[in-house]
Amino acid sequence: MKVTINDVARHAGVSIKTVSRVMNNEPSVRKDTVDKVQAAINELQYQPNAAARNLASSRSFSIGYIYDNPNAYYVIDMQRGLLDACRKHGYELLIHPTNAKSPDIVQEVIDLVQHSRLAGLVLTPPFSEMPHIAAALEKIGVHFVRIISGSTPSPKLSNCVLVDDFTAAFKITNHLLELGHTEIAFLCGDEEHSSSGERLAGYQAALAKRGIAANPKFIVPGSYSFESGVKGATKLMELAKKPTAIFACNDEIAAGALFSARLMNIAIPQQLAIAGFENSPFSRQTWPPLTTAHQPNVTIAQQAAELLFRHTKPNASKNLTDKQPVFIPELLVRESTTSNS
Amino acid sequence: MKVTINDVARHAGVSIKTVSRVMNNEPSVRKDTVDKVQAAINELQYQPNAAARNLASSRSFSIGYIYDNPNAYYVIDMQRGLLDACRKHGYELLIHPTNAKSPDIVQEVIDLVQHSRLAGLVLTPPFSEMPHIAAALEKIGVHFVRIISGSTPSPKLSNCVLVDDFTAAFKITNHLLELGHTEIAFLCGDEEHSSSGERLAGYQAALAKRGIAANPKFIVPGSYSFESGVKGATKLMELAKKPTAIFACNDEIAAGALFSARLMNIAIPQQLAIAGFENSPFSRQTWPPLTTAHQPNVTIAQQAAELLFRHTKPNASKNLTDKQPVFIPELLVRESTTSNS
DNA sequence: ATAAAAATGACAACGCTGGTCAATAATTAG
DNA sequence: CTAATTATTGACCAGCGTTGTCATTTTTAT
Repeated sequence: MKVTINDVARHAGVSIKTVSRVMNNEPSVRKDTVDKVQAAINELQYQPNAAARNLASSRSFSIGYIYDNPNAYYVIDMQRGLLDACRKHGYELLIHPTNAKSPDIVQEVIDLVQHSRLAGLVLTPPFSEMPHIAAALEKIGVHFVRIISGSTPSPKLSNCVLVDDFTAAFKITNHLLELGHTEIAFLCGDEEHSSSGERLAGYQAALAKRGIAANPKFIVPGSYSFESGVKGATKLMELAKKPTAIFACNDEIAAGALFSARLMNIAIPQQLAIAGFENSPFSRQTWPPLTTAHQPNVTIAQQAAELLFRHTKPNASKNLTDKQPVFIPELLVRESTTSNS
Repeated sequence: MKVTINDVARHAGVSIKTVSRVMNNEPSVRKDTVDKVQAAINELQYQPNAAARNLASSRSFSIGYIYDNPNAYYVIDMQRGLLDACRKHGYELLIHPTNAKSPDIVQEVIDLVQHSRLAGLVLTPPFSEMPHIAAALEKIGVHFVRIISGSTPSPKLSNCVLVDDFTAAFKITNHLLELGHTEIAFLCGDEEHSSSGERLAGYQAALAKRGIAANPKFIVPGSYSFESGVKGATKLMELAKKPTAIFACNDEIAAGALFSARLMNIAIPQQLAIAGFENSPFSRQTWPPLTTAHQPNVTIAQQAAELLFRHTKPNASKNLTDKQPVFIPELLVRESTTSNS
């Protein structure tokens, strides 16, 4: 029933130690012995006892994902990507939703790492953008990877996966400009998330490039929620000088804006074009479907985990491209900005 | 830095073994020694090493949650509830999204249990309704808890948390009836989920009680998705004899129906009342907000985990009420059925 | 005071890894 | 082709931090 390393050794005709060497892909094991052992492992369906490994090596085979994000779609996608990578590398994923604003959040994270003896941690906004968290993690010597907004890799950000919100927002704004819009409004997300700032900057840059002065009234503060989109759009459409297009910081906000527009009997996209960001299911559940930027969350999460494993796994082949991944969300044009007739 | 059971023992002036006994709340430890040990544990902030415990006792301190559900909100809520209970009892949660229709799903589940050495498993639909999964789990002797649709506890369902969809659906339908509607349509969810059938039955029972013959055209098959709601409502409103109310099998479907109605310029709730089910964020992000039945997913998940722990923990106090929890989602009246003016 | 019961402790596992060193095999140099 | 060198493997031991078993001590009841 229970297959131990002993059984594998006997079956492969090698010593326990050699099996162990193979399991930990240590150097100086001949290729054919590796194969022989692998064959035995497969044949016996050997599953190393994680507890014993953990105990003996004081290495752990689980990573944690800490988050505080009301966007269920985002979280689910992240989990999927992380799990994919974990399964591939034989790691386990421990999820830890929590409140980022809790006063003793740093201690909480440290406790988590120590209690569950995590090999590493994946952080998404807002945690990935909290310097004291990063500092604390470095202090206790845990590997971690952050998923953050940014476009230019740098040594300082060596443990980051970058999502180039700036460029993607630039592209979306440009798309609206190319459709002839000049009165383009921007619905912000939460200030605490740098993604909102980056997307705003991209929007402003695109306008600036065309020599269009940004109308300050067109930049509406808000948060990453449907309600915020409803409110923001309503406010915009009550202006004397209304925008002809709205770029919302994410799909949820855009969906809110869309809804608000329908209530006011504003034709989309004829009277008002609306674009979102993220390509979440929201963007497909509206009518018309939302133009958006596809943010490949599952892939981003996979890469983040891969990056983490590169550090946690001692003998992994380091000859992989060790450069930081940068994701640029792709423009996805749908009917909320262009009528397809 | 690292506090072991040894430190606690020394600090409390007892043997390692006694500390171990306290940790596992074994009987036959004198009360004052327990206190002494507890004090030492608290003082030193001792965290038992899960790996060592696991290895020595071949008991595990993690449970798994297996699911295949496109409803991100539902999954997130479930995770939250399970995690709450896990934290309380010192367990860890391993999530395992997968494809329920995969041909070797049973083997996959067994592998998961054996590889991760799970103490138990929580299943939600559709897994909780697959007899061969339950059979396989029983065969390998893993504890598991199922969350299923049902109203009457029975010994056969001893490891189940029941959600009384029937009664809740009855209440919703009744609410519509009390508003004077007699032409009430029903938008089904996926056939594979028994919840859809139960809700349909509740709907039919409520109609029958009033002596209203159900119009077969008013029962529209579908799936738990926004699109299904759009299609279903459209189909209904194209009938010669239109319904005056729609009861959708969940909020997502209802949101679709609502959207479809808006497109057709049908006033909600004046011309058409719409009710959903679940009280997911969907039900609050529509306008008007949806009348629905509040399904307390977080609590349901907590209870499920508690039920599981009652079986996995050997020395837990069994004098807790061991009866099966039954949840009856509560009617939540909002503006999609009654104009608040 | 003595038997029985309750509480505690000593010590060997649990399955694996890390280290050290010896034994063997493969490779290279001469 | 042989000796010297190097690469690979194995044997063995000592943990890792707990729990299980069983012997021992303490307490309680008679």
